[in-house]
Amino acid sequence: MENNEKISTESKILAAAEQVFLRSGYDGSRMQEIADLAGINKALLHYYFRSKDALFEKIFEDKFSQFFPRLQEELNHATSFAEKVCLYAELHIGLLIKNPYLPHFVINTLQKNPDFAQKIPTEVLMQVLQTYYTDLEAQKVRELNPVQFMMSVMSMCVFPFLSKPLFCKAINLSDKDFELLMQARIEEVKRYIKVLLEPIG
Amino acid sequence: MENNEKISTESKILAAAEQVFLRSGYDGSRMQEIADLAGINKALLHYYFRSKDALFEKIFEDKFSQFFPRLQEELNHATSFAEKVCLYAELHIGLLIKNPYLPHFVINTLQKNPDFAQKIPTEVLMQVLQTYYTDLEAQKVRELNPVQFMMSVMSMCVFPFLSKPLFCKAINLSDKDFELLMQARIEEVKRYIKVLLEPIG
DNA sequence: GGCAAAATTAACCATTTGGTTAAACTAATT
DNA sequence: AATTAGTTTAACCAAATGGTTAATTTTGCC
Repeated sequence: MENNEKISTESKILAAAEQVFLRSGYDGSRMQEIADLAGINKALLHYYFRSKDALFEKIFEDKFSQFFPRLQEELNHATSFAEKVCLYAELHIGLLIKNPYLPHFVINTLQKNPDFAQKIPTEVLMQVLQTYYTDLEAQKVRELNPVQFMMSVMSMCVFPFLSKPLFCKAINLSDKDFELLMQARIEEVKRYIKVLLEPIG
Repeated sequence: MENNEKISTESKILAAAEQVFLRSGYDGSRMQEIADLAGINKALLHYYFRSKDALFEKIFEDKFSQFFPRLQEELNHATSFAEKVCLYAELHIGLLIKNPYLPHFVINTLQKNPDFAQKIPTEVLMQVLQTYYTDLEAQKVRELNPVQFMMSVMSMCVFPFLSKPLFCKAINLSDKDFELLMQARIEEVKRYIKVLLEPIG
């Protein structure tokens, strides 16, 4: 009944590095800290991954090679713009509830090194925007600025996770309260989307 | 006609420290970098402000001792909840256009050291929320969850500045384009607020 | 068992970095 | 001019940190 699977050193390093880098960012992370968390010698980090830079890059790329392709595929299940945006909100908030440090990690990295933006596949956004114009012609949506609109929806999904420390203090919420608020937020954002997109008349 | 005002060393340090800390955060900033930017010897930093910690704390506190009291006062000019929220959006986005690094600075600092949240006066938020309930009784607003609503409005105001590097790359915007988008965003957010709050009937 | 290759470690190194010290310079005071 | 207090600097220090090396242990293979 016991689990004797041996965990490879490489995956132990990756798990530890992910945890440390996501919490503390590049500058705030120490190689020693990662080694300790992985339960290995610091030199092994350099044996498997050449440098701190290389290890960081690996973690960064891994985090996006998983989610974005799946998001893109899932969004194909929705046909109209409104449906696509709703589904996007649901999937994105769902991901962030499981990975609450992700937004800060991305923002932080891109602020220091904007070149990393190229590692994030953002074509999905363009594709969703495209559906707006077809829907508009078919008069299935109210006329609005779709760029501003998408920016708003993304903001509503992501920002709460970034402002959690401040927000929880301001209105006195526990961690559990916050997670429940985020669960409820999925429906909240969807409701907003529907109100804002519904065709007039 | 020339300006011979001597700029005090202390204010030169503060200006330099603000610039460096806001761009790079605590971990990413070097005391030497601040000294260079201020055009002085590094030891002078410690002569005027004891340590990196002390200097950082000073900068952090200064940034909020200006804006929040003024915001609170300005918001008194608005009476209804809808007006207050609209004015808040206008003032906040206006501030951020002038201080685009501020959101990242705050988020970054609070992620690493949540205790700093106590240095940010958040009572304004509670006061605005209070107006919602009085307006609801007078049937001047649609019934909704005001916490989620405020979270959405704040998100729409702040998040674009955080995601600028990614967003500009995704839809291929220049810095100037982005600033124009943010200018237009004030009216955009106001429009959303009105649509979402307008009483039914 | 013996051996070579891979994995792992302890000890070390060079650089960076926040911080200190003692000396030098400046400006006001007498 | 001499004295003194405040300001500024060059040189230095200790700790932290990313990275390396050479030796040791483990593993797979004959």
